[in-house]
Amino acid sequence: MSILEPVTSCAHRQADRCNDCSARLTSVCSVLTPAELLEFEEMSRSRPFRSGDILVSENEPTDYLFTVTEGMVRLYRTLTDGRRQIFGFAMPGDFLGLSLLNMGDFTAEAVTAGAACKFPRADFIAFVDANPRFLRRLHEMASGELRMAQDQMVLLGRKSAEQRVAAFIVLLRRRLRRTGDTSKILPLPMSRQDIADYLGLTIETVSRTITKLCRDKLIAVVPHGLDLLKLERLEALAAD
Amino acid sequence: MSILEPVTSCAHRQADRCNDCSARLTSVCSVLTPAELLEFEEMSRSRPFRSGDILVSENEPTDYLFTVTEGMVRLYRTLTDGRRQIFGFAMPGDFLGLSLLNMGDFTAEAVTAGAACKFPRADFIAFVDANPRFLRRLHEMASGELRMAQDQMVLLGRKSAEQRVAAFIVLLRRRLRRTGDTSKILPLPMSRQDIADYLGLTIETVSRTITKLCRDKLIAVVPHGLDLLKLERLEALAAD
DNA sequence: CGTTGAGTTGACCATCGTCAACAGGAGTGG
DNA sequence: CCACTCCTGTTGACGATGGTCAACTCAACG
Repeated sequence: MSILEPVTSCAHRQADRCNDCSARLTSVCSVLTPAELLEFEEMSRSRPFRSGDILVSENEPTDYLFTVTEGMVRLYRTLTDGRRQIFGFAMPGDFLGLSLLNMGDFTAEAVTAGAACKFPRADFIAFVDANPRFLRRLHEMASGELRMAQDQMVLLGRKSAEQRVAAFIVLLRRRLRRTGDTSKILPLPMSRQDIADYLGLTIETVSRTITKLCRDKLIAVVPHGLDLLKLERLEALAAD
Repeated sequence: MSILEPVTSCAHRQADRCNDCSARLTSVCSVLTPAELLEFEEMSRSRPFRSGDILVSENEPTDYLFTVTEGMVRLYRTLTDGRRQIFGFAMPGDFLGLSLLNMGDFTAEAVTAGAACKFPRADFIAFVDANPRFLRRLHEMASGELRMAQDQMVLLGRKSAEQRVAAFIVLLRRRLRRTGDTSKILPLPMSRQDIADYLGLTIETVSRTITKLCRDKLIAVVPHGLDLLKLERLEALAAD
């Protein structure tokens, strides 16, 4: 349950300055002027995390907000009997705490090692209130989330297992492209259980469906990833 | 597909002034001062609608935003083969167009007769940019929508038919309470098909599930509504 | 009083979930 | 370096939940 404690021996150099931040251009910070960025820097603190670390826990309101700058984080809620629904996977540039209030609606747990930029909520809200353009940006990001949530509702409510898995692959690919991944192989850092809990399926159904897509030569399974052999057909499957 | 054309013989008197608007206190307008409200009034126009009217159509971007002031509106997206997923039912005080941009992501279609307050988008955005407090309110409403969307993802991804129907009943009741309905009977203005498309089920499953809840004496079906006999047990079912 | 469309019910079936066995890779300790 | 364990993922057999198709009821409306 380590809450973003600094790792003593950190392999890679973390960005102390917002200017060096690899997520700056896709994150909420993208609209800030250099002067504003300096002010912004004052209240933020970059923290590495390891796989499994909990950034935010459901039912435990926290007074920090986060921007993921590296790695991947799963966002989910758990039912009393242990069933879990993952809302999405946060990646570099994604913001945790769009609602500003009510942190603790969901759990944010690291899928991979990575880093997040951490803000005290009070400071962040003060900054928002002083910078309406920044609030507009925050609102745009929330609108984007809302749109993605609607896509996910269509998927969960009306799509077959095969359509869900295809949609997942296509979406993940598109998101990784945005953050600079251009490789032919799609990495799959999350477990089958994660994929199942994201798609409203079971681990077995996900596995069988991936096997079927392999048999049909749409994809090939490689270690920790997928080779997308027929992306067009995957996209057609995912579309609806 | 009449887009909110005024009905010539309108049974009820519609509010021309924001002050008379029954939805004012729950809507986005609730944070406006009397002076701001006057300015706001300038750009808005209340329009009645009849059951079946389309306010916004998917894939047809519109330059108007709406606040529902009376009646009920279903929000949905349709897949190419006709399958439909309803995201929610908009009721008095609810705002259509939170994203400010991208109107046309979904269809908004009247379930009942009612009225909506209509804004030209450009004017609305100008007002937003001039009133940061108003933008904060808009953002709060978007956050609320996001939270509800997450609840709905949990429902669609992880709940049984019986839990879904119970959750629907409990949620509808809570929402109607907020808008002033205090009757013992829960009105159900939408069709079984609407409920099915909201819950990711079929019309037959909804019907059978309601029948089962009746057999178990949790509810009783009355014309155009439900009598909630054991609300506590419904809430327990809905919870998770 | 007939027509229409919504809702209910039944019979049957498909998809996906459950339970269980098994395979293979990573890490551990001898 | 190899055996052992553990964990994740795959596969198979079976079953349950919910979908499909069809018949029927009933209220609304002309």
